[in-house]
Amino acid sequence: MASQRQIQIIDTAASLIKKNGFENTSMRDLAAALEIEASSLYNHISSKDEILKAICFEIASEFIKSIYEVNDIYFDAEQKLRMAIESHILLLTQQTDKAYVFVNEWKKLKNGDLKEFIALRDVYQKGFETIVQNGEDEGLFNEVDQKFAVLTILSSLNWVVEWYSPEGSMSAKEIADKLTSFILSGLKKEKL
Amino acid sequence: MASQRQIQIIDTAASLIKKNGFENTSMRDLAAALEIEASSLYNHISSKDEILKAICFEIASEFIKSIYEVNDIYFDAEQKLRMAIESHILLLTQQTDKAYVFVNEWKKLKNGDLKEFIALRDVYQKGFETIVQNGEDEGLFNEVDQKFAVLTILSSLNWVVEWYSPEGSMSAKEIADKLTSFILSGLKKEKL
DNA sequence: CCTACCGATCGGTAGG
DNA sequence: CCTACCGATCGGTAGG
Repeated sequence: MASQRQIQIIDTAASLIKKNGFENTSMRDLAAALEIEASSLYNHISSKDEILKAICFEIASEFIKSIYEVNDIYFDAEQKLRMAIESHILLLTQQTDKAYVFVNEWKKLKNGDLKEFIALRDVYQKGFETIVQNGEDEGLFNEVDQKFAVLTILSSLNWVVEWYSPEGSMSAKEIADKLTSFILSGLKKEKL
Repeated sequence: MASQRQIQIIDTAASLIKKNGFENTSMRDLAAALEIEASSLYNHISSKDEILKAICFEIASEFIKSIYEVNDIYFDAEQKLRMAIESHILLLTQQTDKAYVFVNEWKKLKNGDLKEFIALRDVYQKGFETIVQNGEDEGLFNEVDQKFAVLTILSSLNWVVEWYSPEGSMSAKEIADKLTSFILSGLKKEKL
């Protein structure tokens, strides 16, 4: 279980890592932000790598929870896709620091952690692939390379972490709506 | 002008940086790959930052060249978009190492280099925005937030550097075609 | 949570 | 292109 202090350390680390990257955030930087000495951090966390792991896996598990919910609750593929995108964007925009780290720094996870992370990511992607498959089965979506389609979709969703700000002009819901309509219909006007 | 040795250093660095990231590629690693001592590198390049700069700016200038060509040669917005995407993917897939570094490590450019890079990137994005604008003017594309649309498009294109391999089953042209049709028409079947 | 400290590694320079 | 080396910084530990 995570103590209050652990949570505070992880949160502060996420903010610093977003700003400067994982390697360019030293334990001394993190300690300074918390107004303690670097060595004191080790009473709460065992290593720098542990921090990255905590951030990436927290976000990963929230993503997985949300895709399961969507696939459980809704029946229609278009609605499922709409809700999956909305949940995804909501998570990215509510956890701006951690989600940024999740998207951009997961490659720096070490050995076993990295493998475990990739496995979780694959589970999430499979959740999206199911939706695309449903859409095809329903005759609603074009037949496409599902894996290719899902990864293209997710890359455009994840790009949101690069620019989203709570002070910006678009709400999470608006962003999700725009992305959904783009993903469903593309740029082209429907032929009349 | 770049000497043969400089080119070799940059190429080798791009390959190592793709594999391990910029911070995790030391000048000693690079020197070892070239079978010389780290200090010898400094006879050819002035600093580690200089290497990253060379890679990012080489790719940036090729992108800009290609978007200008596309906007010059073609007239129809759909064709322009198709060719812009094809050129983009061709570049990513022909320069796999440097393009990967361009996409993933540009944030580690320092001060002035970073600003200059962002300016170049903005020029490129404007080139794509022009195409989307053309498409709207021609009544071919939906009216959209152009900047938002272009960044969404580019994020899905750039994701290709994460997985493309020359030994893979898809050619650059096939990848470009799939992405183009997705970007133009989305997942949904056209209404009859 | 701190003081004091370690070994390792880094980018880079001097001088040849 | 190499030998020899520098100062800085890193993640982390010992011991209290």
